[in-house]
Amino acid sequence: MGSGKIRGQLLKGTTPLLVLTILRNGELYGYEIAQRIRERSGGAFAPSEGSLYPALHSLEAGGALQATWRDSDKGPRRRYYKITPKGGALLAEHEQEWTSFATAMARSVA
Amino acid sequence: MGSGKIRGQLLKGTTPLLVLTILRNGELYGYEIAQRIRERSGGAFAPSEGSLYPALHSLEAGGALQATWRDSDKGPRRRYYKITPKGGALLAEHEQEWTSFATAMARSVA
DNA sequence: ACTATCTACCGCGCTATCCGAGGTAGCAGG
DNA sequence: CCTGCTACCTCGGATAGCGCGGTAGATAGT
Repeated sequence: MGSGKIRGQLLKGTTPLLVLTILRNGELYGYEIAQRIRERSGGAFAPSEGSLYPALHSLEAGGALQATWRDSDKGPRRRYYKITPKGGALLAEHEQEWTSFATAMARSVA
Repeated sequence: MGSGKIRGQLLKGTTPLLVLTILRNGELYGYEIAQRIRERSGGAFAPSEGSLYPALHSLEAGGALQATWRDSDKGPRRRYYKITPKGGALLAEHEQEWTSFATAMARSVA
């Protein structure tokens, strides 16, 4: 409650970076992407479905991700996402953007 | 232009932290706050008036800042802002929030 | 006197994105 | 049969930054 308000705003714009980073190591499906982000951040980031799925669709529509449906033997079908060359370039851009942003913040808040 | 889109989102939620940090060293008026933020960030952050003034009003309304009008001998009147004890607490909260956020990002993007 | 420029404040409408809540399914265990 | 986990999706509300326009005082140039 109390602290969540600030965080919610800081999170804005980070989802594509987190998603593309996770997908750098291989193909994954949506639900799994959420889990990996949660694990990797030590529980700090847990993008809700209401923000993750739209982000995936947006990245796919922009040509950064390529997706395919595949059946699972133990549950609903899954949509697997793979990073494209264009997505690689976008990831690089996001990484640079984040780095310079974090650097400027460190300088400003010091 | 090219990179501005991502940045605009990353900036969300950082204005109160930047403002409170700048005001930690003393009383300043709005226009000056903008300049200081610009200088201190090396030009990386230049909050527009459309976001700075509402942020100041919001902080004042929340009791984090105390403001007074004062005339200037060389231009329009100025509204000076001073940080309150409550603002100090809010600053601490924002700092902590930012630190844990930046740490989690570093871990996630590494 | 007129005009431009800098200072200094404010509000409005647009947009992006996050979240919570709700909905649709498949499959497994009690 | 019903609960719960997996797995996808969408919609409405809220937040906050930005561009743009507006008001106004003071100064300097032509």
